Amino acid sequence: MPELPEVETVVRLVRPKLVGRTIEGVHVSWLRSLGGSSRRAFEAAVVGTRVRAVWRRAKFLVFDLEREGEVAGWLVGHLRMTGRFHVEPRGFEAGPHERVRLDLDRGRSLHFIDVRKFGRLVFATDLEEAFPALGPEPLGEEFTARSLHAGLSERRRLLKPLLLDQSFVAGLGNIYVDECLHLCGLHPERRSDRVSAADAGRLHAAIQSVLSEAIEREGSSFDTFYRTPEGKPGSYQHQFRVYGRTGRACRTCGDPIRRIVVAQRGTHFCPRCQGRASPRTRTARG
DNA sequence: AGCTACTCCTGGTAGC
DNA sequence: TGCTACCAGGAGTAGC
Repeated sequence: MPELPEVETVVRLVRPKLVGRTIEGVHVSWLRSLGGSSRRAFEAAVVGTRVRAVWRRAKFLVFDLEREGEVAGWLVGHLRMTGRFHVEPRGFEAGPHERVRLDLDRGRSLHFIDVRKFGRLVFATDLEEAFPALGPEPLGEEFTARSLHAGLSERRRLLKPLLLDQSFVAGLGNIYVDECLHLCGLHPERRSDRVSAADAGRLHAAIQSVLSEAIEREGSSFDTFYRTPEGKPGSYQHQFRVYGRTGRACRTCGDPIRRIVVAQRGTHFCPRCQGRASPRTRTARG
C-alpha cells in the first residue's frame, strides 16, 4: 500500500521526466479515476498545459500546471492501494489496468495504472479544496516530539487509528504504523492520552527513522502491486519487524508476532516488546 | 468525541 | 477443474 515513502519515491523518480513537459492529449479509460470530473472538462483543463513542478504532500502527488506562464491549476494524484505512475515512450502498452494516460511532448506518455481503481488523478483549481484536512508532515520541522506529545494528550484515541488519521499526522499507513509502534515499544491499542512524554519522544524518533530508511530503500514491495516508476520493487520489506510476520519470531525478543484487528485494520505487534493495551474501561461511556 | 459499519474495487486464495 | 465466498485495505461517510 503506497504510503509516504512510496509516494516520495514515485515523486522523485517521475519529477525529472515530467517537469517542463507539455500535456498534448489525454486518454481516460476509467472515468471515476478523475474524481467526478467529466472527460471533456478534464481534457479542456489539462491539454496544452505545461508541468512546472512535481511534489508531494502527505500521500498526494501534486503536479503544478501552467499555461503561457500563468498558473493553470493542479493535478492531484493519490495511489490509494494499487496505483502506479509510469512515464514511457508513446505507444507503450500499459496493460488492462491503465486508467488515465497523459500524452506529453517529446514522444512520451504518463500512465496512471491502478488495479483496484481506488486511486485518483484529479484536476483542481484550488489546492486547499483538493486536499482533505491534513496534519503535519512527519519528516517536516513542524512535527516535533513535543507537538506529538501534545497532540496525543489532547485526544483520547487508540494509538493505531490515531496515527492512521491523516488529519493527525499525514502520510503514515497501515504498514509503517505497525513498524513504528514496534520500534518504540508501544502497543497499538494504547490510549493516546496515556502516552508519556518520554514514550512520545520514542514514537517520534521511530516515525522519523522508519520513514527515512524506507525512503532510502525506495519503499516496500511485498506483493505484485507497488513498484517504482522504473518498474523495480522497493526493498524496505526486508527490514519489516512485524508487518506480515505473524507467528514468526520477534527480531528483538524472539516471541511470536501476533496479528489482531484494530479499527478494521490488520495489526501486527509483539505482545512482549509492546507492553499492554490500555484498559477499555471508561473510554466508551465516560 | 470517538467508535463501528459500510462503500468503493479486483486479484488471489481457501474450501468444496 | 471450476465454482463460490471471502479477504486485503485508504479514506470518506453515516449513524450511534
